[in-house]
Amino acid sequence: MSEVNLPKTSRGWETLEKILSAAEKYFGEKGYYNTSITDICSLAGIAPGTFYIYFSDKIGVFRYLVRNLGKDLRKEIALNIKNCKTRLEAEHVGFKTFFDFIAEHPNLYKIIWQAQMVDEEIFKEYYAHIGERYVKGLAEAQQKGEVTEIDPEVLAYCFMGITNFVGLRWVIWEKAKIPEHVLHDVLKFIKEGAFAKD
Amino acid sequence: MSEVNLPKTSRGWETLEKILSAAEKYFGEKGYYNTSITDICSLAGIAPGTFYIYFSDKIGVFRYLVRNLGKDLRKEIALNIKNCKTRLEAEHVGFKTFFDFIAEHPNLYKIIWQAQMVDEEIFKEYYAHIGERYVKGLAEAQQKGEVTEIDPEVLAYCFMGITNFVGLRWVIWEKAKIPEHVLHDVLKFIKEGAFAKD
Amino acid sequence: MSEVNLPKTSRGWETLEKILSAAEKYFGEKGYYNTSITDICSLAGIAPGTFYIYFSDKIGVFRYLVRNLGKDLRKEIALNIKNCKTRLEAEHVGFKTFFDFIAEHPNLYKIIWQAQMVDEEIFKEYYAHIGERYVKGLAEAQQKGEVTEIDPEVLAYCFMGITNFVGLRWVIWEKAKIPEHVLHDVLKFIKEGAFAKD
Amino acid sequence: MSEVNLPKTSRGWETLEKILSAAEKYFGEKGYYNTSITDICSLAGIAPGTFYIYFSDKIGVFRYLVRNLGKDLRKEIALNIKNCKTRLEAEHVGFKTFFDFIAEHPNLYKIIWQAQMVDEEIFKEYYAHIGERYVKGLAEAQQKGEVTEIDPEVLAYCFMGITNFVGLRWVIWEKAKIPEHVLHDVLKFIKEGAFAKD
DNA sequence: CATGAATGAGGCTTCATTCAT
DNA sequence: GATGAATGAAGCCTCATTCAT
Repeated sequence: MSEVNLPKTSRGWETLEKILSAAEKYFGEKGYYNTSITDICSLAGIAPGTFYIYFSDKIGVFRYLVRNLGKDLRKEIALNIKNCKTRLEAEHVGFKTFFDFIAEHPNLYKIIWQAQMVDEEIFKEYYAHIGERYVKGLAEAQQKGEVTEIDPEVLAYCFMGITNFVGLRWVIWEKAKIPEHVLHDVLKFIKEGAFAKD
Repeated sequence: MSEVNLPKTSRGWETLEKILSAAEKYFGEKGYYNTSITDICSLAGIAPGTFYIYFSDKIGVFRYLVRNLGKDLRKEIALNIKNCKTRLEAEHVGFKTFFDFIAEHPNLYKIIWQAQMVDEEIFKEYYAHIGERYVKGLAEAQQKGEVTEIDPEVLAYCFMGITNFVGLRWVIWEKAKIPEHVLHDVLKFIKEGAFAKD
Repeated sequence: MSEVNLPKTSRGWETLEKILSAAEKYFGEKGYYNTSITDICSLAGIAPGTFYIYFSDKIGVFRYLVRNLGKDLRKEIALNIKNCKTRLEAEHVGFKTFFDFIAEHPNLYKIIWQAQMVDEEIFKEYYAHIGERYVKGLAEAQQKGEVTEIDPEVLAYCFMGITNFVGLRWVIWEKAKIPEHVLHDVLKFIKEGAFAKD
Repeated sequence: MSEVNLPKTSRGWETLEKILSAAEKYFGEKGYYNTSITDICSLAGIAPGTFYIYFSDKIGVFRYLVRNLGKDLRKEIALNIKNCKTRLEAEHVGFKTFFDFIAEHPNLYKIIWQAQMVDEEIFKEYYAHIGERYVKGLAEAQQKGEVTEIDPEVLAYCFMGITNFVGLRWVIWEKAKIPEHVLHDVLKFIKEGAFAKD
């Protein structure tokens, strides 16, 4: 069922932790297919056999990483958004949280990106989860009249596309935190659109 | 210099064509790393050695595909946009062209996506080319007062993000042409934004 | 650093030993380039992958063999020479040791010979090591007045050339131990030269 | 019978010449096994198919080169030696001719060296031819009392060993003409030996 | 829990050689 | 004579996975 075999001793937990951080690093930096179990084990300081105590598969670690990354990110966003008064404010905070998150975990960002080719199922699952919440939040805001008449799912995918590509361009490629003016312009855009009223 | 060794006979051209379409199909469907040269050669109906007459590398075909796909797509968009009166109309046509293109060549869409992990250089090159044109077009429109005061590069990456994610959701995943209402909503969004004026 | 990955278990040591003797046999008999890893592994009774646990390269075994052969031979000669009273006696013993060594390990002789084309670096290293010792020994003998006024390095290469070619002709080609009269004539030659005094 | 298919037109002779010099260069510089027919053809400026008009085999060129090199070298030595008064003078001239020859054709020197592993037959043939002449010359000199009582064949292989190793050390490795003092010391050695009379 | 040697299928690539033009 | 595309066997090497200790 689960892709991970949870340890029963504290020593085991340490080992698992080492595997995960080695995998995260290499999958992100070199890519899933250019990373061997041996690579991961070397960095984790364990023997190849040990790996299979925790995961039955190479893809097991990958899935585990994607699932947990999804959870962590969603949790963090939900937490930060909680006290926002308006939906626009929520988007502001949500976008910022996302950009900060990938600035701190660029490898996780790249792992998600790879998921489409490594394991399409988990990739869809990831975006389905994110999308679902997003849609719900936007639909509510729409009912309050905060958001205009646009299919919330379309909007959700627009927002995800924007954050992903802007994050790619200014956070991942520049290896930096999101510049203030970029965040500002993005928010201006989603608020007012890009075209002058005549 | 170039990654392809151009043939000198018509038989050679046919062979090259067969390699390219086999590679496009498998790279898109199974992914670069799950496609072997043997797979490509079998489908192309050639011997393994023949492949290396045209490309020096497995990655050679991949690059060739990305570069040419980029060219084709840019050409098609440029052509269709040419006669647009306003920038908004141009975006409409551009978005539609993009969605139609990936509906017709879903494999090429997936090839680009993979490029980030297969060959980061070519991936950046691809988006740099697209982005450059985009920025230029938007900047001009801005000077005419058609587009509001937003850094054109930010806007360009927003638009690319939107088309990519919306395309992923409704074209690639649904294996369909873009639904009319989705395109409509996307355009409404980029025109007016998503938030109600107070 | 080292070209071999030393095993940590006794089973590992056995495997390494099997690889080495298979490689020595085939490299000598068929030549480096006519020997495949598969050949070596078959003879050693291991799977192809196992080879790469110990050596990272096909050339790795080759280098290892050359280096160790060099060491063994030098050690043996040094040992046998130790108690010689005169330099001439030392040469006698040294020549004999060399001829006996290659009679017993004809494959190693051929391995060295190949090194010039397989890996020039290691080939030079081999002769540099041998030559260095040789020169030192000859220079000392010269100071004692045992050896005439000839650049010791020239002499060293003359001696190495003689042993190699005579060894080739009467040991390797004849697949035999060096005939007594040949050894005798060689020694007479290096002692007195070949030309009559007038 | 013969390994070469001699051309009938002058254009053909030019092509053959181009093949030979390309092969000589690469076989010498990169080694027989690291040189492909394609390499040779590229350098010769011909198509792969053309190669097989002249030689039926890759090894064909190699043999041709060794045989002709042998002939040329023997001819040159014989010519230069002809007018020598004494055998010692003949050796002097012969050694010098050999060193000059390999200084000018280092690739040919390396080709011979390789022959032992590439084609043992031709290698033996080469040294048999050289040796035979050498033995004859030395035997005659012995009968005249110029050369001391040593098996001429042993002496011949000693001389060949000396020239080969000294040539390797000071001509091939140093990429230079033989230094005067080296030649001088070598001759002194073969004349008087290396050990002091008591 | 952990180890690390062993496996062997399979991937990428080379290259001597052929043959239709 | 010359061309150059095509062949396909074979070589080197990788790597996920197993298992005896």
